[in-house]
Amino acid sequence: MPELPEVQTIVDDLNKKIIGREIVGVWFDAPKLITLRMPQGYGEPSRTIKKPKAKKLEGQIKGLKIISVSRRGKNILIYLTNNQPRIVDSPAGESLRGTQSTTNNYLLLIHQKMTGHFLYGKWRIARVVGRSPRGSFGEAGKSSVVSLVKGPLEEKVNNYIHLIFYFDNGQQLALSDLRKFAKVIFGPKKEIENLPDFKKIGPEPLEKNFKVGKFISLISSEKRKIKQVLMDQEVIAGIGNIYSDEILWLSKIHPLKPANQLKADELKRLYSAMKKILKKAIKLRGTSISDFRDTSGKAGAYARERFVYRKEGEHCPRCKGIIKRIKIKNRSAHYCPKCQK
DNA sequence: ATGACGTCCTGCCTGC
DNA sequence: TGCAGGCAGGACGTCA
Repeated sequence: MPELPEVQTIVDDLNKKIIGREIVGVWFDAPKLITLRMPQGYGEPSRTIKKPKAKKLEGQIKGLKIISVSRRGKNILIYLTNNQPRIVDSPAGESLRGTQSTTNNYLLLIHQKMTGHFLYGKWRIARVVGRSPRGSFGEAGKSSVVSLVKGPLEEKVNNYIHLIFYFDNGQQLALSDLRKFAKVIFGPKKEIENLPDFKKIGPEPLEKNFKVGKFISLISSEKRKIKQVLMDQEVIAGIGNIYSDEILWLSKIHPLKPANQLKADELKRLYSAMKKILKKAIKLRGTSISDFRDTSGKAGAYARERFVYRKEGEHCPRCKGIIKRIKIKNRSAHYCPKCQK
């Protein structure tokens, strides 16, 4: 499941691959994943369209150019524009280079949830009629099987591609998502940035100005279990199940400990462990326990260096205790009962 | 404010 | 062998 380091890996890849590209087409077979925010116009208020038709999305996004890709928590942000620098005649008759004053900036926000990931390459859409192994097709008993034409991907066929953006260079950006949990929202930049769910995301743990004092004030006011607090996106952005386990192990803190009972030295340890683990995981291009892949389809390397996550019954790499798995809010937590107090 | 649980989805694992 | 049932998991919604 992509957390901050995995999302950062994707974002870094995309910045190398898709900046300046123009979108020339869109395909998708899972409208449920997509929300379209239509801009205001001619006295009409902006409106939200859930499960849009492909043509509707394409009508809004076709012709836009990608200007930047960034990340907010676990969300991927792809900024687009249709602003073309153009020659404007000034009253004095001389030519000035400038852009139109109207807002033409758009934002494509993607949350990959658990099994979503972007792949850059080329695919062809093969429509087949029939039954899936579980007999469940989204629409009218038909399914779209997307198979790879060529590219650096390890998979020959990817049955889980549900959204493709076509670029002006013939390449494509595809969203593969086994469980169809991913969420994609497209609309005018300002409106997307002002969505309540987006605005309430907590501070970025790796921002330079996110100092230990700020971290302590956020954490120590919470009486929930520390594991839950670390995973709460409104408290701190980007930490999920894998890295909260890893961070707690490194700081020798028990996942069930109420956050407001942590002592000053524990909070400091937690803060530096958080930075250390996240930075290390980014360096290793994320964790591929289940099916995370970078945009070339390659697995991340953090998994083989991990300390406790999904290591129930194995020896603790620090004290040789036996790693235990417990449930917190229906999520599994892994920790060493011997050295995490 | 907090917790407990349901929802989405499907490959994989277990048990009969 | 084959099938049914349960599980995992992020974020959100609902209800207590």
